[in-house]
Amino acid sequence: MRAAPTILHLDMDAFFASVEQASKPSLRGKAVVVGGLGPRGVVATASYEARVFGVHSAMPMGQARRLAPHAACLVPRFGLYRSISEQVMGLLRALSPLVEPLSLDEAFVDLEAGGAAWDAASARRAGARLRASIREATGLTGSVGLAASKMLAKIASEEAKPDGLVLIEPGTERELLAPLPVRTLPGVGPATGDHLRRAGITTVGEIAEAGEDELVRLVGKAHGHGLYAMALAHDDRPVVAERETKSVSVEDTYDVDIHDRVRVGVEVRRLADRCVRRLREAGLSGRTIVLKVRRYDFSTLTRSETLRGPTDDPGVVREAAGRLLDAVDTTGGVRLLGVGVSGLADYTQEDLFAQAAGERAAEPAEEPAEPAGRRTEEPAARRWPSGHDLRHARFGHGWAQGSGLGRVTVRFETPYSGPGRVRTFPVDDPELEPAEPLPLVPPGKGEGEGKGEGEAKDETGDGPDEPGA
DNA sequence: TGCCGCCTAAGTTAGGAC
DNA sequence: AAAAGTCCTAACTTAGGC
Repeated sequence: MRAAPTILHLDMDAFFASVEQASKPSLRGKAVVVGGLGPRGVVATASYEARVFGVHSAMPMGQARRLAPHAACLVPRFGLYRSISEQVMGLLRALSPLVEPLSLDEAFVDLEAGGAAWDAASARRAGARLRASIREATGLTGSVGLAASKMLAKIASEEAKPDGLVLIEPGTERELLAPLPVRTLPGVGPATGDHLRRAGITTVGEIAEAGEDELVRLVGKAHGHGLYAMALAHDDRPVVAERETKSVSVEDTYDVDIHDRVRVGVEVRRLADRCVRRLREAGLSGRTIVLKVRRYDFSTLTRSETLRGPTDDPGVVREAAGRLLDAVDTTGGVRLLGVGVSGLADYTQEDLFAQAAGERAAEPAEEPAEPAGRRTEEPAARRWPSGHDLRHARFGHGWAQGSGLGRVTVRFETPYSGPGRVRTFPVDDPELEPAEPLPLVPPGKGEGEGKGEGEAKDETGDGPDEPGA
């Protein structure tokens, strides 16, 4: 662990929900819940207004609706979140080449490596400038933690939330850590937390007191050594910019359990094709095929098979997944199916002979992945997904608030307007068309980026100035 | 032929994170 | 009561090479 607090952790505040609020003025200051809307959906992000009612991520959407009946529930728009995330990551890379994204809304930055900071004072200045530039470029707030290690920087940003900055002064790490619950430490989830509690350990300080041997005895070797080190604030993990993908997988939870064995087979093939598509897009191939099944009672199992060589062939993956499925009892129905590939290799790779031989043996008559011309009529919910942007020839830009019974309700507003008013149209109104999300901040401000063709101008009286970062 | 010890790969589950 | 989707690591077991 270095001496100076020059590792930065950024965590955007209630990211998905905040983006939706920035994008839809009528939702600002309101309870907003982003997540799956189906009967088995869960919450991805709740706005702070919704959290007041006890709504939090990973909660079943039904429960969230019960807790906050007035909340706006929206499906995630990952494309939009990704584009904003890229803007933010760009600002981080302006500070240092060593940026490690953890997700769309979180990242570590090694400020020292980029020369952006060398001590507490310069780190604090860099963090404050970063928060300002993020706000300027995106209109969103993010919280910053600064410390001498990843773990502490992350704890600091948690402390800083929402919309704050916390720097952990070197020398204060141990005392700061001691009173915190064990769940604060990375790697301590519900199971390990319970385990430790049964052993009478509830705080980080008690982990340190218990001693390394005791920890290893309680939670195993690797975990024990790791936790003990963390409790003592020993954390050497470097910020790593690029990490190699180790596996690619797709899975689906179905709205109702699937009982029909034939249908299960069809779904597994579909998933295999989707998985392979992603594999190929990434230029990868892999040796190990994994089938995942979650049954009606939520019991979950995986079965895997390793091929003689890496493949990215849809037929081969389908066959393997199908064989694995043959050995699984699905009596009673399944709620989730998944297909994954691991043991990855670069696409251009090795033992093509063994691979070809394996393919011939496994699947003599390979059928191509069916392009499927299944283009029937589109239901309203497909055409106007709730929360998505659209444009009306006369009324302009808005978003679908809901649809049903052949009508769609539209709220006309943009990120730069005030709260807009609502109108209802037939779903097949020729004056309606889908639209791209507008940038959250009028173009011409933050570093380039910004999709959609919003017109700049207009109120929002932020001064015109240079983003200095 | 049987057994031993060491190592690796494969297969599965559990737990964790966002 | 209801529980997504993706990815990662560790632990343990079994099987096989030498």
